[in-house]
Amino acid sequence: MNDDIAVKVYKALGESTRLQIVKLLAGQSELACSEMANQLKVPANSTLTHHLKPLLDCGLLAVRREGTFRYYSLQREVLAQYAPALL
Amino acid sequence: MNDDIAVKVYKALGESTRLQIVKLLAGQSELACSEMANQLKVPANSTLTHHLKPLLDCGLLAVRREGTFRYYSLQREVLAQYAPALL
DNA sequence: TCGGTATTTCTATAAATACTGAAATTAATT
DNA sequence: AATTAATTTCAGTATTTATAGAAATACCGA
Repeated sequence: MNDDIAVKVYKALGESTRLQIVKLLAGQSELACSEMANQLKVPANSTLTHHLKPLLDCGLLAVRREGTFRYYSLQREVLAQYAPALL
Repeated sequence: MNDDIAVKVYKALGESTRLQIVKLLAGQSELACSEMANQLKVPANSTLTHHLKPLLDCGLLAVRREGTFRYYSLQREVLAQYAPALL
């Protein structure tokens, strides 16, 4: 277990908007930024992008581009390792 | 799963000194503040007390008094629920 | 009760994180 | 090339969190 990564993962999960993002993605295969914004009732703006960054940086999310969209998906193995209760 | 508690737990784990405290306590039954300070090489006790607070507040630690000492112990069931990898 | 030890609270400062409007980027469409 | 849409980056402010010295509190033994 790499402590630096663990700290990053738990820091990423320790904020309510980001925890909601993870739980939302646990129930679907992938979501674009605007779709997340709808479901989370967060204005579809830079705040969401800011929250996605730590989730991406710690390996909890992956992103795929398709046209102007970016689809985010959960890296379930990573979540399973650090916080299986969220799956 | 209560999201507010989960956020508190993960926030508490998402800082390196606090993660070290948890891992230290995972290997022992209980430790006093001064013993932790030695093992973690944290200079000021007040910093340690400050870090113990979120760990206590989210239910990850319990404390027992004995004379001038306070012995902290891990609440393993709570950790098992949210972050079993740390046990 | 006095002195010593363990720990916490107070206080201040520094550093990190969160939020958001506006501008910039990127790609599809016409 | 111009238009439109999705998303990110920039820039500034606000809020939260971390650190640590000094003072305060709590307890024990003499």
